[in-house]
Amino acid sequence: MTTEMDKTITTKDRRRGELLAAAGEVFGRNGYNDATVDEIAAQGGVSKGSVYNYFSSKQDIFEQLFVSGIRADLQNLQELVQLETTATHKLDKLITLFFEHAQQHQQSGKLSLEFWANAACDKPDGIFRKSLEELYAMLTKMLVDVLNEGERSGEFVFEHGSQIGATLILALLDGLDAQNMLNLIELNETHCTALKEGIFQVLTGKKKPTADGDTKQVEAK
Amino acid sequence: MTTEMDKTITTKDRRRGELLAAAGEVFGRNGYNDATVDEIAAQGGVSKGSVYNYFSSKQDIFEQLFVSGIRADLQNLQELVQLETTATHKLDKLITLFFEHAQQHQQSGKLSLEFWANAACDKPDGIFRKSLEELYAMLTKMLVDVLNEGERSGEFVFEHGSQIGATLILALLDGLDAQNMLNLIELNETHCTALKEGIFQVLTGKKKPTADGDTKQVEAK
Amino acid sequence: MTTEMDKTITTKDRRRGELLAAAGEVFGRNGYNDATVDEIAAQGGVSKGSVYNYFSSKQDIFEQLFVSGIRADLQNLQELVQLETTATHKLDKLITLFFEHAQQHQQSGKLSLEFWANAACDKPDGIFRKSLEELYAMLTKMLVDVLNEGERSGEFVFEHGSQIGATLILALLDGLDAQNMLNLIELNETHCTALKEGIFQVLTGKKKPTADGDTKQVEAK
Amino acid sequence: MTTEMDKTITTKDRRRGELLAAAGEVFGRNGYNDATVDEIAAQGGVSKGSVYNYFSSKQDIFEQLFVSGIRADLQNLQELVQLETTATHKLDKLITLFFEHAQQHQQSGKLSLEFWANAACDKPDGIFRKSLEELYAMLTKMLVDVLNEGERSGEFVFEHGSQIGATLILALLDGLDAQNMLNLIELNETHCTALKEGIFQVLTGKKKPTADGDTKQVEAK
DNA sequence: GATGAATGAGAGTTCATTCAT
DNA sequence: GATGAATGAACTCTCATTCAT
Repeated sequence: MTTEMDKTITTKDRRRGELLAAAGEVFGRNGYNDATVDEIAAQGGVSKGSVYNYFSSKQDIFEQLFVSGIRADLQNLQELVQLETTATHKLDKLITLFFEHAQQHQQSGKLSLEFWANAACDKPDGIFRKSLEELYAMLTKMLVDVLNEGERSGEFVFEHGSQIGATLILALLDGLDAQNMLNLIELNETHCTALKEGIFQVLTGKKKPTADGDTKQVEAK
Repeated sequence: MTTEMDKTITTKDRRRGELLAAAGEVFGRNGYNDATVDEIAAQGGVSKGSVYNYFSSKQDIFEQLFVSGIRADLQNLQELVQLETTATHKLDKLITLFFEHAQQHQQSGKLSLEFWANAACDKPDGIFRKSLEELYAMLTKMLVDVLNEGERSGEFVFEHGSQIGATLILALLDGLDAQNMLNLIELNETHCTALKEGIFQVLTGKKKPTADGDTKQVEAK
Repeated sequence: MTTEMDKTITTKDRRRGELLAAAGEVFGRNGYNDATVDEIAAQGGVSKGSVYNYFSSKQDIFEQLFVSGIRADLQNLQELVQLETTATHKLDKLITLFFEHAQQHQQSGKLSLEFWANAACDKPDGIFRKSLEELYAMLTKMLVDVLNEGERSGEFVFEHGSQIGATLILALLDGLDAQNMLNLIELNETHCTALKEGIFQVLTGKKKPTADGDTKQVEAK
Repeated sequence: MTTEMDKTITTKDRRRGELLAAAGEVFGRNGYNDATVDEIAAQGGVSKGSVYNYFSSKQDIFEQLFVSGIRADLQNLQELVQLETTATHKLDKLITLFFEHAQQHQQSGKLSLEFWANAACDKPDGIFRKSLEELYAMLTKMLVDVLNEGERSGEFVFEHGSQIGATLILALLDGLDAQNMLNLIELNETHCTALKEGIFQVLTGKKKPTADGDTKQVEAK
């Protein structure tokens, strides 16, 4: 009986996941309001009525999509960053991953904007608001931790506290993400390089984060 | 007759402005999609039909509310920035104004996110998309001009071109704006100070932008 | 006082006539339902509110337009036909005038179709129904009179009674009028000639109505 | 599954047919513009929303009701006419069928007038206009073919070309149809007889189409 | 008498949700 | 569990009509 139970749950969860993926595409394509349950069902290859066997409402789909997506991404991010050994490398990795994510998900990036817009209008204890705050808190914490670690190890030097630093770095990343999602810019390596150089310059007080001989070139200018 | 004419225009424009204000509240409260024309009319104290004497559609209201607002803000920004004499001061002013604006309009900021989300789903030649591109182009141009001016005058030094620089600065400002709109942070002077220090440090290669000779110019104001 | 009265009435009637003409254009252009009182007012060069000083409703305008238009045309038709001396000439004149009218009013012909459609849906004692019946009765009577006159004078010979004959002739004219209004054909002289030939052939039993003695009269014109 | 499929299709088509019938009543009662989707739904015994499961718009209903109806009628007409062997019999049959159709559909005839009125106001490439032109072109072609066939076989003689002849015959039939629809006349056998006599007299140049040699063919039926 | 802003009833249409099969 | 026809509330938008100026 346990086996059957598991199997059922698994099957149901798989279908549920497929529908979430389908919903992600449709929401990303049309936006929350212009996306219809019909279209999501069609994209998922099931009938409209079936959708309601897995989700209680359209809003429910959106929420689950948001929460699960965020959670998964953050989880992944955190694990990869922790593999790095120094604060510099961790921060470097974090930025790199953020960039890659932004580049790859530019298509579905509209979804994020939808999320933000929803969150902005959400009640203070609404699921969007709370999820966003949770997400933001986690990202900030990661950054703060890395910055603090860097300060302790002497890699970084800053005056206004790690909280402010994390906020600014996050703002920079989010802002680029937004511009990319909106097709206002096309993210490329130069952006990434320039971004990192700027951040590390501020954090280290040196022109180039990669130390040594590089400095001379800069000074020579 | 001229007097009557003027009076009529004034009256109509006043009513129009009142409706725009009402719409601003409703859009801000519910978001574009959940806001109904009924509610806007009620908020404005007129009948639903009356709204259509002043605007051709719901979208028209939103556009006039947003686009014209943005245009006016940008116009104002540009004029104030041009009053400054050096690139350093211009950039400083620009950032300061952006900050003040963000702080003051945090309430109606949700509208901006709506606008972004709408733009993201808009057709390539839709009004939202085009407005956003126009807005972004203007801001970028202002920043690029200032950066180039600073480079020519020797105030600024950068490697990746003014375009990239402008993009990053804009991302930083937008990102902060977004966090502020979403109530994730509360913008304060420290943010502003830290932000400027970071930017100028990268642009000048010096630890403090307000140190040495620069100070005099600022003080001279 | 009488003079003032007359003057007032005249002025009001003139304005009313102008508005009817304007309404005729608008109804003809857009059809009854798509025509708006705004447009009629604009076409007439007055404000929307003013229209209601002359007519009690949109429907009222349409009815007056219909009734007055029909009456005037019929009056005119009847007078011109009566000037002719023989039944043959009268019928010829009637057909000719009908043709000219159709050619000239092809533009506003849509109005007639609107009238017909309205009449078709009208209550049995509705103004459209009654007006149409009156119009049809008058036209039929004119034709019947001419046919009878022709039979008495030996010009025409028919078997099925003048009523049937009038009905068929009227059907022919109306059918051509309709095709012309709908832009399905472009009425020209050939139509007119062929039409008359056919009718007179049937009525006289001869191949050409303009042969023999009749010709002289026609040529004499 | 095929059975289920068939069944489903049948069920859906039946419902669709029922709704078309309901729409026919409502349109016939109120005319296209005054008919509301609400009323059609009510007449069909379904909710308003359901109507849109079968038709994409109010206009779609009207088009399907009318265009498909016309097409079917024409198809039928053409087939029946082709069964006849001589041009005389074909034309006779065509007129007879037209008459019968008009007599039977006098009730729903109002719809035709609506259709015409709509077509008159339609854009040049609108569905009404195009449908009407198609319908008219088909009818004209049928008549032209018959007339040409009659001329080749020596049955008919005319001077102004078969195109003109077809136009006039069509006008005659349409005109009678219209008068019948508008309840201005009551179509009966006498109309039909007189009409045919007139047409054949003109086409053959003889007083009676059923006289002499022609009689045999007709009697041969 | 003229004006045109205000009205409000009502139109067509959409779509999330339900439920009988 | 899957289906998709049925629903009905809600939407945006229109426009004939009114009425204060």
